[in-house]
Amino acid sequence: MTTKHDDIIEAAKILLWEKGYDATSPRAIQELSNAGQGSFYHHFKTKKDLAAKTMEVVVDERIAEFDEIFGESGPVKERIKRFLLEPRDVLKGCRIGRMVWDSAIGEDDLRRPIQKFFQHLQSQMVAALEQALAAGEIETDIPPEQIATMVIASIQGALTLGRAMQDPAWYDRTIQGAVALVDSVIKPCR
Amino acid sequence: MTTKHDDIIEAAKILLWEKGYDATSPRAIQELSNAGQGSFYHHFKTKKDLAAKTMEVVVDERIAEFDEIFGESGPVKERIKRFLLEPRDVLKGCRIGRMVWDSAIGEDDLRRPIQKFFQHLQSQMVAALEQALAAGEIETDIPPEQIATMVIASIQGALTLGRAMQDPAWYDRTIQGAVALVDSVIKPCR
DNA sequence: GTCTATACCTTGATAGAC
DNA sequence: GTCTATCAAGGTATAGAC
Repeated sequence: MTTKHDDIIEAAKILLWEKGYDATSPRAIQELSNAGQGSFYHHFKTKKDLAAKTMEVVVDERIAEFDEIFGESGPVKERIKRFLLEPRDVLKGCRIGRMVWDSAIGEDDLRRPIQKFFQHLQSQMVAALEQALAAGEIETDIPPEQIATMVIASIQGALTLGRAMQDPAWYDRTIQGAVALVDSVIKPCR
Repeated sequence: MTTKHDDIIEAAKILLWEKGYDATSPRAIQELSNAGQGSFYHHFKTKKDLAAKTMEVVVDERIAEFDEIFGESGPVKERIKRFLLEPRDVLKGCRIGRMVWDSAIGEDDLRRPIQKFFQHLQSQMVAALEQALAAGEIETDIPPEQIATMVIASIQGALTLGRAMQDPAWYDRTIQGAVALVDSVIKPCR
C-alpha cells in the first residue's frame, strides 16, 4: 500500500454494507481506515463521490463472483440453481440491493453501478435461457425475461424477509421455493 | 383534530415512506405537521418512539388492505393473483419493506410491527393453501410455506428491482413471472 | 499525501413560558 | 398541549502546516 486511497475504499465497503449510505459518516470511515480528514478529502471530493467509487468496486466484485458461479458450463437449469443456492450472509443482506432504499439511489453516480449489476445478471440469464431454448434443450411457457427477473427478485426478496424476521429460515424457505418453481417450469426436452 | 398527535403521526407516515428512518429528522416531521418542538416531545418520547408508533399504524392499515384483497372468496389461486397484481407505487416501494434496510430494524419496537406484517401475510396464505389442499381443490408439489414465502418475496424483490432500475417495467416483469409460476405450480384438481 | 485544527450546519433533545 | 429558545453532539467539509 502506497497511499490511503485503498484503505478508505476498503473501510467504506464495510460500513456501506453494514449501515448503508445515510448512516455512514466520513468520520466513521476515517476512523476505520486510520486516515485523517486530509487523506479523505484529498482522494475523494465528497462522501457521495467516495460512495460512488466504492459501489463501482463492489459491483465489479459481485459481477465477477456471479460470472464464476453462473458461467461454468452445464444445463441452464443447474446454473440458475447454483446462483440461487450460492451461500449468502442473510442478516447483512445484499451489498448492492440494500443501497436501493438509501437516499444514495437518488444520485446518478451511485445509481449507475447498481443498475449495471442487475442489468448484467439479467442479460446473462436471459442469454443462457434463450440459447438453451434455441438449441431445443429446454421448453417453457414463461418468457426468459420473466424467469430471469423473477430469480433475481426472489433473492432480493428472500434477503429482505430474512432480515425483517431476523431469521435465515425465511430466506431458506424462499430460496427453496424459487428452486422448486424454476425446476417445475423449465422442462428438459427429453 | 383536537391535538397535534395525529398530525405528527400523519407526517411521519409520509416521510418514513419517502425517506426512511435514518433520513427523516424530527424537525422535518415538525415542519410538515405544523407542530413545534413542544408538541412533538410532549406526545412522543423520542424519534424512535414516534417511528415505532407510526409503523404500528402503517402495518395495521396494510394488513387491513391485504385482508380486503386476499380475503374475498374465490379459488386460492385467484386470491394469490389478486394480491400479486394489486396496484403499487413502484418507485416509492413498500412502506414496510423499505424499513428493513434502515437502522430502524435494529430496534425491537420498530421491528415488531414489521414482523407482524410479514407473519400475517404468510399465515393467511398458508392457511388458504392448506385448506384448498385438504378440500382436494388443488394439487401441488411445493409446500404451502414455500409458495407463500415466495409470493411475498417476489413482491419485495420486484419493488427493489423497479426502484433500482427506476423503471416499473422491471417490477411488472417480475410480477408477471410470479403470476405465471404460481399458475403453473398450483394445479386445479379437475 | 497526510496530518491537525477549525468552521459551519443539522440532529435529537431539553427548558421553561404561555 | 403548544410554543420558542437553547444546547451538546455529531455530520460534512475546508484551511493550512508538514
